Amino acid sequence: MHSDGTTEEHTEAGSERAFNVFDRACPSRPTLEHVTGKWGSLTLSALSSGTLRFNEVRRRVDGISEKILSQTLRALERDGLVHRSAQPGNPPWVDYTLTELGEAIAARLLDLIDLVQRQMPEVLTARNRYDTTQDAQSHRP
Amino acid sequence: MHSDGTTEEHTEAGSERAFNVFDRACPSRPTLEHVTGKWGSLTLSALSSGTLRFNEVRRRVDGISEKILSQTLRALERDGLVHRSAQPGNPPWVDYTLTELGEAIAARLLDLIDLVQRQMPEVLTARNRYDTTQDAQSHRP
DNA sequence: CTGTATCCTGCCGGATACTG
DNA sequence: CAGTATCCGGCAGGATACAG
Repeated sequence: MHSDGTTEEHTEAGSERAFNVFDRACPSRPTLEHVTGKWGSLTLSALSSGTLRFNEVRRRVDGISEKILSQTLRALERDGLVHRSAQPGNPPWVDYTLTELGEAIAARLLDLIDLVQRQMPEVLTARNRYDTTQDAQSHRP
Repeated sequence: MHSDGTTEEHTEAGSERAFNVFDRACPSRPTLEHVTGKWGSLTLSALSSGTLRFNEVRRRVDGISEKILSQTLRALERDGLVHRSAQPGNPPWVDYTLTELGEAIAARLLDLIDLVQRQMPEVLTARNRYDTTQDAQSHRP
């Protein structure tokens, strides 16, 4: 048991091995979190319909605050999923568009979201079943 | 200005309309968050390879704590995505398996994760470009 | 309109210890 | 092995005000 394979450290030196998100040190983890995060997923999905301005996104993603939307868009732009183009002037006008990579990811996201939405009745049923079952077992004091 | 169309409230009365996750009050939001969340997505993906025991999941999803794994599994079980079967005895033996719905969702998730991992080089390049650009513009005081 | 800055709170989630 | 219980620090993120 001198080697359990959990600590491979040759992460530099031209290693083109596949990124493994299951490794806690993998750089793909942050990106996956931006993509799948509470707001990132909805923001990307909203933009999949085409170019939108800041407040248009804000209106589509119900409940997001200015601050969080700003953060989210910046993270996505930094990861190369969203393109931001600002033409200076008055009033300010800033467009957000998905990059090609962003579109590919958003497509998967939409697929996932669509599935979840369609199966919500089943989910709600499962929840009720779970709750009643658990309530029956744990008689609360 | 008496009506801007943002508040439609006919959400009861036999409405079988699609759940809309963009609405902040939609019950699909929590479920989507369980699915796409930091740990939920990895847990579902880990289970897509087949039945696993608690600590087997734990080992696969590098970095997750017992507490969080427990929470995550319970949330997914409640939503009907994971099935938990415990045969009593000593030592305890508990199996976690994806339900059919869980498998469908995990498949989408794996697809998404695979894409993200494959495009990580592009993401890292974009990040470098973004960082250098921003650093050049914001001379910090 | 498009954001940044600031304050503040809740809860996420890590560490640890313990039970069956 | 499979969890639950408890403590607690950090930060996500909401509200608000303000700047360009």
